[in-house]
Amino acid sequence: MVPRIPVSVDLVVLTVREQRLSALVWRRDQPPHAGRWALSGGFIQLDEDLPAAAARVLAERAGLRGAPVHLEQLQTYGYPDRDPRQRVVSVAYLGLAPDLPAPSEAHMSWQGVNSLTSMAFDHRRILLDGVERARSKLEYTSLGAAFCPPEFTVAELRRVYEIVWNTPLDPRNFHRKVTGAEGFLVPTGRTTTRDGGRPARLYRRGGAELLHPPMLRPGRA
Amino acid sequence: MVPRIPVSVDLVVLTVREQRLSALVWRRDQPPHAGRWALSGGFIQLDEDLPAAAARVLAERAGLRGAPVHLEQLQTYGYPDRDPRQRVVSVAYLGLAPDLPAPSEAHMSWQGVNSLTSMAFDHRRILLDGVERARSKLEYTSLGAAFCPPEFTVAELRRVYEIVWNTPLDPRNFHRKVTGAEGFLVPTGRTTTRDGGRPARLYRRGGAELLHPPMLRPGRA
DNA sequence: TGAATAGTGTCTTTCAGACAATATCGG
DNA sequence: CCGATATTGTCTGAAAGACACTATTCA
Repeated sequence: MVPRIPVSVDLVVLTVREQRLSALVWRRDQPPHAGRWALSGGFIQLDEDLPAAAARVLAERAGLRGAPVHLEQLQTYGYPDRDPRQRVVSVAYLGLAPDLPAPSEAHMSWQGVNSLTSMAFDHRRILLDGVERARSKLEYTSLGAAFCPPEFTVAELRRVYEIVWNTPLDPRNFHRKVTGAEGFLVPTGRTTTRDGGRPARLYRRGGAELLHPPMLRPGRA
Repeated sequence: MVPRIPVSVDLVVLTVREQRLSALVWRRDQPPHAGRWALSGGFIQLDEDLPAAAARVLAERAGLRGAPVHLEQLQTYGYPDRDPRQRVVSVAYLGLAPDLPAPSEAHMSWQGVNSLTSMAFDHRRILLDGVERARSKLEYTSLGAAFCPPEFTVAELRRVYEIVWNTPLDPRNFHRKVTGAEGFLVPTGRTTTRDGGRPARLYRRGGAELLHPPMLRPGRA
């Protein structure tokens, strides 16, 4: 009577490393789509909440147990032939991670999103939807800091924006905007010279989730 | 091995009528939650795409066959005990409709969202998520016109914004903003006096999806 | 003519964009 | 001191907020 369908969770985990926006993927060695890159995913269990399933996949399949990854639901993909073996409905989650040590799962790797042109199933579409979500969230939330280590400089945060948006930003205007935004950055009182030059103040993420007014991407008039 | 789960589509269909933001609901007469308001929904069929299932539910269950309703995926709800009878994963869709004639399904009705305090299952949460999505989309897209008839005046569009946002807007500044936005409104050349006073120009929706720069809700500093 | 609503214009403030100038480190 | 990067400041233009004024209908 009521069709029952396997429901999976697929993760678009993004990070900024080596001057590239990169996604956590693995290379399939079995058909279908053997040899193509795939997002990590897994079927949800009968007694498992969706966010719990996403966290479990992140830990068990993606190899990022305990890592400070911001996870949010992205979108659900369900057209009937997206997996040729059987119908699967996939709830995609977007994860934003700082530049982490290599994942504990040996088959996982970080790949620049621009190089991921050939992916299994509809994972390319899901990945691009996740990238666009991340790009737009940087405009009106403080989630850019999710790509940074616990303590970071304004310049490091700016480089995150520049790489995710793929556009240069004026360092002085960016500094004014993020330090002026209520609750975005909390100064730690410490400084670092890891980027050379004059010591830069270190900040932690503030409590504010929203950036108001937003910082719009340049060149979209 | 792989758990199979019934997947449903639930619709948050919103409209602006009688000076209220209203949702399309029906009153349950069977347990569980007998007597409470519920969103219209239905299980997806094995060969059915998710948008197709949403359109089918809109036509068959909600009684809005052929109506000009903007449908977009909202979010997926899947915690295990959201339906006490069996586990169901629900993909919620948000629908934005103009003030339509009464739905053909007799048991459906429009209810102001503020009066829907007691709903079945987690439908109150889903409804509120849909309302918030609609509120924020009015900021940066031209979707406000989805609440209007095919031809409408600037004042009618403004009243949509005022009711959805529940805040008064300055008529002159609003007029400047929406008529100045590239591709938002297309003048038809005709006018109407249905609101009294000086004849107002009639517009149709333009092709632009995005409103740039966005029109932010007042009072969220 | 007057009430009602539509539409235009003006002033002010906020804020982004462009860019000069100063500050503070390592070497 | 010099090169590098951080931080502050200044000027300008775009656009929002507040509000005066004119335009065009119907009764």
